[in-house]
Amino acid sequence: MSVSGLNGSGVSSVTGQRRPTMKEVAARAGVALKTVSRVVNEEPNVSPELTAKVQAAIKDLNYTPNESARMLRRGRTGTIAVVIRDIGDPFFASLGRAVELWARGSGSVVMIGLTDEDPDREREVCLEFVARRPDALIMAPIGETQDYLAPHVDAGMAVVTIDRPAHGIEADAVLADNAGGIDQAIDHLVRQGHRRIAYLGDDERIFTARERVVAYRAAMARHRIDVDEDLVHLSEPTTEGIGITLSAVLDRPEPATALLSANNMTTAEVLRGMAGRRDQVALVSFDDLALGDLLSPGLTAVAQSADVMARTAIQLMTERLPEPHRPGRTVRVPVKLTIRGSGEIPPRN
Amino acid sequence: MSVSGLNGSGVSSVTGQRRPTMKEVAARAGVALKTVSRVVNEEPNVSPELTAKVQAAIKDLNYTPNESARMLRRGRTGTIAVVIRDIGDPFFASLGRAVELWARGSGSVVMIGLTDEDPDREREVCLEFVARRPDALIMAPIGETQDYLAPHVDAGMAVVTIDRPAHGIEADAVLADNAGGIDQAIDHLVRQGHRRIAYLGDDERIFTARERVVAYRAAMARHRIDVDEDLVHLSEPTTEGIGITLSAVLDRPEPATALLSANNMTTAEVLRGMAGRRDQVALVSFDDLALGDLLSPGLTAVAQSADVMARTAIQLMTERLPEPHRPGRTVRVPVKLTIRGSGEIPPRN
DNA sequence: GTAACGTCTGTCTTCGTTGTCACGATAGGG
DNA sequence: CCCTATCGTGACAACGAAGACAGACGTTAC
Repeated sequence: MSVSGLNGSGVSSVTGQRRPTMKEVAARAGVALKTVSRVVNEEPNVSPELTAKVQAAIKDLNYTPNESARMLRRGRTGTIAVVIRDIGDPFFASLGRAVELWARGSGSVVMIGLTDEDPDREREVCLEFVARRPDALIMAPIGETQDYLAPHVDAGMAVVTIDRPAHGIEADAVLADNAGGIDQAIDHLVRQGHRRIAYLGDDERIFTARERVVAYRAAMARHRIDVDEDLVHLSEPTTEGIGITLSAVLDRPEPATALLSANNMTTAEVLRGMAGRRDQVALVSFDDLALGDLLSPGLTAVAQSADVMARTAIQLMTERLPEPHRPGRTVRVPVKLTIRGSGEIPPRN
Repeated sequence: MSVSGLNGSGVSSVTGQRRPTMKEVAARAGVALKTVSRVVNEEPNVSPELTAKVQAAIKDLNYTPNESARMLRRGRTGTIAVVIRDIGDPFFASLGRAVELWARGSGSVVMIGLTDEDPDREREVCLEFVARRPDALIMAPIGETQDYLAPHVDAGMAVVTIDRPAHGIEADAVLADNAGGIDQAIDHLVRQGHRRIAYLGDDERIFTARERVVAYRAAMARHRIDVDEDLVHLSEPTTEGIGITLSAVLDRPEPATALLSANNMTTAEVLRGMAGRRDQVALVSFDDLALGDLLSPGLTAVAQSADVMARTAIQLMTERLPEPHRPGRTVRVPVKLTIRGSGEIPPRN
């Protein structure tokens, strides 16, 4: 790594320490503080001449309003807080992108906090955020309760959760149709003749993981297939863990002929772990991967539309903003099975 | 999509409108306002009894400090602004993650703004952000100049750029070793016997795109290979655009035998466009893809370590924070060629 | 001629918090 | 026993901007 001192063509003005305030703008324009405020906020009843003078002064001094002061006085902060697992996760990246897009359109700003799926961090981050008094909070909750947010919800902060519901507060929720997606996946695999379908899911503390494994059992029952408990593995998706799980379900007397991977991180690790034998075992993933179409065989996946869910969340948020105390709503967003090859491999025996 | 009114087990307290203030905490604890402030900020010289009383009152009222007021009074906001192209881009996602991690450790909060590679948006977002008076701004600049940030840099805001340098302000920069990476890629391809190496890069307005295409020409010259201008394509990576480019360089009398794709978005589209003939043309990508190892053939790529670059940026930022007026530094981060198959396909003729 | 109105501008107060300083109480030194 | 140093506490102003309100002016209506 090399370090050099040279830098661009940068020349900044003389080292001033303080930023100009409205007062200074007013002095320079020869008007009252309040008149500057009116110009900045585009309030009516300011003569064109004064407006011009003020704008000139603003430009001369390079004045930018101090949002902290404005927030304090007005109560509204124009800030949206987003608390999610990880922005590297394409699902949450889409959410972040959608929220940011909306925020720019409405003159707001987005704070992002990551939980890494740890309830304590979730709490920390949320408390750090609410101290900033965001107008709304969009989150994928983990902890058992979010009641520590109650005073802020009471005070008018709009909370919308995505992927999972909140507890202990009045909030809207946008959830995927987990049961429907698992049904589609199992139906699809059974249609190919599979009966030994292994289920690889996330830790049961996670809401979606619970909903999905319940749906798996229900779907199997519907097809009158007994669930072999040795084929059901629920744990946090790590490379090693999935490796062990894979050999447990595949390297055995009666191996699984198909895998249902119940979230995208698990799917990525399953793909790594099955590098050599992708064409021997069927795989359907709940939640798609960014490059799922480029793999061979392509990844058959139940895709949840992050965009639709994000837009729904924003919709709910904007509706909640003007009437923060309305009862919470839950919206289920449908999912769609995308067939690309990996789920159409027939049973081997 | 189904909507239901039922929601969790949520019961929030009676609809209060305002959040409690320090004043109310003080009243409840029977102490002066300032004493509460001292307890909240863990200042010394408060007797244990009063501390306990105050903490009890804080808990009773569910008091959370108003950060806007605190910021206004203290000048520091404990906020880091991050302005990048897109959080969906794994490179920038890593950056965001690293910054967020540091922020949590230091009690700060991260604002994220996306530019979508549009200079006007960059300016808008930055101005929106600096109104919030962040302590530091980490960005991947696009516009020709960032001089609109000058008053804030003068006032002590630390600016660190990543991927590209800033202009018009004193800032630190973390850049990839673009020339070195292109050299490695070309050397590697030439070693396999390729001479007709097409170069697919991003729009030349982007700094890295310029550095890389210059390096491509230099590397070709070093190997005494004349650059066929029909094999050099610079444009924003869209699915259609890359499709056209691919047929231009491959479906011709003397087709390219190897492709050098100069950024990850172009690479993703190249992979899509070459779906059928991945094994016929060599491909080296500048910048890796998340699942590059899962493809077949695997993606040979010059990987820039987003983590190292992000950590370097944070390092520079923390060093700049205490002395904001020091001269700007530029750090070049090395890149590494990862061989996985796609770059080792020999020329066809 | 003046009362009533609308437009434009300015003064003063307020938002919730922290820095400054002064106060009373207690303790220590002469 | 008084004078100072120290500790704990509180009163007050200040941060930068917006809201409430009032005053000055020109216009119109009676």
